Amino acid sequence: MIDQFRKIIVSLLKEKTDLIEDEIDKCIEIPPDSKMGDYAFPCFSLSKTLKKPPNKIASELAEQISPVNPINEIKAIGPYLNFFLDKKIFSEVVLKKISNETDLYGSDAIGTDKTVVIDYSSPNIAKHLAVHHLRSALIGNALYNIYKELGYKCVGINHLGDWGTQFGQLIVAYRKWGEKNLEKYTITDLNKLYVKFHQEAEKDIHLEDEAREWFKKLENGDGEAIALWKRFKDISLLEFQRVYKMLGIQFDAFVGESFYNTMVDDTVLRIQKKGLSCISEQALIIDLERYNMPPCLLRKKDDTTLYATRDIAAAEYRSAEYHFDKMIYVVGSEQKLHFNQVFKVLELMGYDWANNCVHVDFGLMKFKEGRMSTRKGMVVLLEDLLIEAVERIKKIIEEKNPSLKDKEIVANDVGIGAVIFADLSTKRNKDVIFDWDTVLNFEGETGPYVQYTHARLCSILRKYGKAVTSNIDFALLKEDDAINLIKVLWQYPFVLLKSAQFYEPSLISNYLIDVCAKVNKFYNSHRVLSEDDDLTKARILMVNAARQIIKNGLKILGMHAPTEM
RNA sequence: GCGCCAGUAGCUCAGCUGGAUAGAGCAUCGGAUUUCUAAUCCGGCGGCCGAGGGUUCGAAUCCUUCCUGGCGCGCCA
Repeated sequence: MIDQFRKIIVSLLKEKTDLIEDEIDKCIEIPPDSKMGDYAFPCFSLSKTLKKPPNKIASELAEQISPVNPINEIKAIGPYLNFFLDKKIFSEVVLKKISNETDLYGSDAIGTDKTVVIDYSSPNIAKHLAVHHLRSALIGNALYNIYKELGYKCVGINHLGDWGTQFGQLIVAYRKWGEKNLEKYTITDLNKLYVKFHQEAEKDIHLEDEAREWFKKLENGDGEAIALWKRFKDISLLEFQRVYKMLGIQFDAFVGESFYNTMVDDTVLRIQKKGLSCISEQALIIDLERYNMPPCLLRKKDDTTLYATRDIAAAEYRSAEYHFDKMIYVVGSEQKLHFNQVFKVLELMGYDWANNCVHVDFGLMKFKEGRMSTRKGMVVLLEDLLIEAVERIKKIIEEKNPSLKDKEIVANDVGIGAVIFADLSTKRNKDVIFDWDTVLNFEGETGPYVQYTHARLCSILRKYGKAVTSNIDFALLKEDDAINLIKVLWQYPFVLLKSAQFYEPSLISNYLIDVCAKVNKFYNSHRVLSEDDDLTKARILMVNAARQIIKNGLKILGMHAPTEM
């Protein structure tokens, strides 16, 4: 989507300068204070070619360019040429567009006929989902929604960590110390075995070898190994699905690493035929020294495959299966090198689509005391956090709005939403310290704040009780508080585009805070419902537009927007 | 040692594809509710934007050196 107001300014400037449209468009900015105008064109860059001071250029341009509808004033302020929109026309364009497009406001067609594969969440099976698994799942889910909104066909893949030496470890632990009634096992039981293995392995170095042997059996299709592994996987999936359901996260495919087991031999063979690999210290590797990277390991000395091998095979498979235009891996930044290696190998294999693979990395979540570790039991289970969030919200509802109907549903929406919003509101590449009171803070720049604002707007509309009309006198929306709100509403589609461009959902959560701050400012100083019918109608239209944007934005983040709370 | 990421108010962060006086929230102090939900709003306090050097008309933003913290660097994922 293009900003039609911006476009008009570009065309006006194009007539009076020698610059091309793109250059002008890049320069145009939104002034820090709306008193200075709605759009501004800095004249510094022109001063070189024109050999005149920028202030002079600005004032000359201001004289030369006469304002045309919807611009009603062009004024030089220092070295800037500032454009003032006709507020009436601006409000009309914005509010009518939102009013017409409703749930589709913000959507775009740039992704039509393009496919994006998004690999997110991708936890290891046989371990609980813990809070540090949140980030990949939530960022991935949000990116899925963002790209879908922009017209892309999205394929969400949960690339389960269901293969690897760790399952050899688990099988060993189960056979040595496990209760034999596998039907009754939960993830907690598997987790205990996993922890036990690592405790014992510190005392007995042979255990690791034994585990590697069992993994080899697994890769070779040994009956007992496969049966155990399959059961471990079923137990895990059952519990994962429960938590995903709580979070409202879905996938198009649950395809784990094991799925590619039958393909890796072929993949490795082709790599070898291309002469990309060599043997080093008994392992099969691809030397990447030329590219300033450590080697990529394909096969261990016992011939079994590694994570990278399976990722390469998986990428090939996905390319053939989905013909993607872009493939996004939402995986922690500690795996940056791994993905750089994998992408480089794909490129060396001759795949031009290797350039369309992106590692969307994010910072580590840890405790004040240090790293989270399943092995050491240093985790907060995701499910526990979600339950606690909902419980705390229930208490607040009893305090503030005890007569609320559907308390359970609202508490769920708000509690889970608070956790989602908290996670998505900082830029993804920052490390985060997990702290109960931070995640479960419900005041200020939080999910509940956004949802609360939405609920209040809904409340006004309920009280109004009549149909919203866009047949209003737009001149009545004249207060700065109103105009500032409408201006920020106009930005939503561009924020969405930017969040896709940078793979950054936090742009949307921060934007929503901005919208809510402006809504609340208006709300606190102006009445919406009043004796003045025309004014009420006008403000209702604006309120409804703000409500719509908050709802659309929350949906992108994977949150519900309760109409009452 | 090498590589990647981060360092902005007491705390958590936004601003970083160079632009007008560095913005929020939390905390703290004070104020706003006979009227649309006070999970809100308004005001006060609070900053050598990690340090130095450079590029530029202009640097929190770009380059460079250094400091601090996190992560990664061959048989885990």
